[in-house]
Amino acid sequence: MTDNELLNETYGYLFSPELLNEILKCGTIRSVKIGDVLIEIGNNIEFMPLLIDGAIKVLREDENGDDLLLYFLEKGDTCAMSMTCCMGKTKSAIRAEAERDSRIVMIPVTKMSEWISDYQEWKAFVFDSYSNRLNEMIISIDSLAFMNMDERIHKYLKDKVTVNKELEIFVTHQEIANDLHTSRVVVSRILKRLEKEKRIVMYRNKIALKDF
DNA sequence: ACATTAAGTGATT
DNA sequence: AATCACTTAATGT
Repeated sequence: MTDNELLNETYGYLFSPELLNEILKCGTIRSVKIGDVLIEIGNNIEFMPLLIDGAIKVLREDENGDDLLLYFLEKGDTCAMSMTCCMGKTKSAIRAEAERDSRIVMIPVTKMSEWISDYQEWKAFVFDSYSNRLNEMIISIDSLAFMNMDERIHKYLKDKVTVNKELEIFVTHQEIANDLHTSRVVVSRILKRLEKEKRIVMYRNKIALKDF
């Protein structure tokens, strides 16, 4: 699909033709491959990304460089961090990494605020995205505070399947452990149990979900 | 055949 | 649930 078609398919029902035109005119398309880092912690953000294809994972990092997965962004989503950064000139507190090959429209910050006064649907979109991100954040706080590791892994697998649109996910136990900020051994044991319960089948570098 | 990396397991805290 | 120490299995060179 062309970038234009993707933009229309993703945002056509939300934005007026005039705004879509503006986006096309001012935005630049960025294609990223799986694993590419889009935003690093501490970066100043000059662009607001609109995701038109693929999926992005958003991570927090501690002083030792250990990660914690916050949430996934899908087609039609945008990054709340970049919105606050655009307006307030703060540095990014998160890292954004391509979960799959993705395409993104990069909107210059100047347009971001300009459009808020010019297009009411843009304003609505920005506020809406903001509230969605906040909501995701609360969900991830909940899972940290109230869910045990079993449930967290279960949620992780479910989310991963959703964003990748595949019942087979390609991860190592170590990668899951990194995302959830736990140890590989713990992940392996819990997955082993899920396999015995016939809810997943494990392979090397791959997990197939059965009963989710 | 050998080295490397992923995953499995018992024991300890 | 985390860590250690070790084993086994799969994969790359």
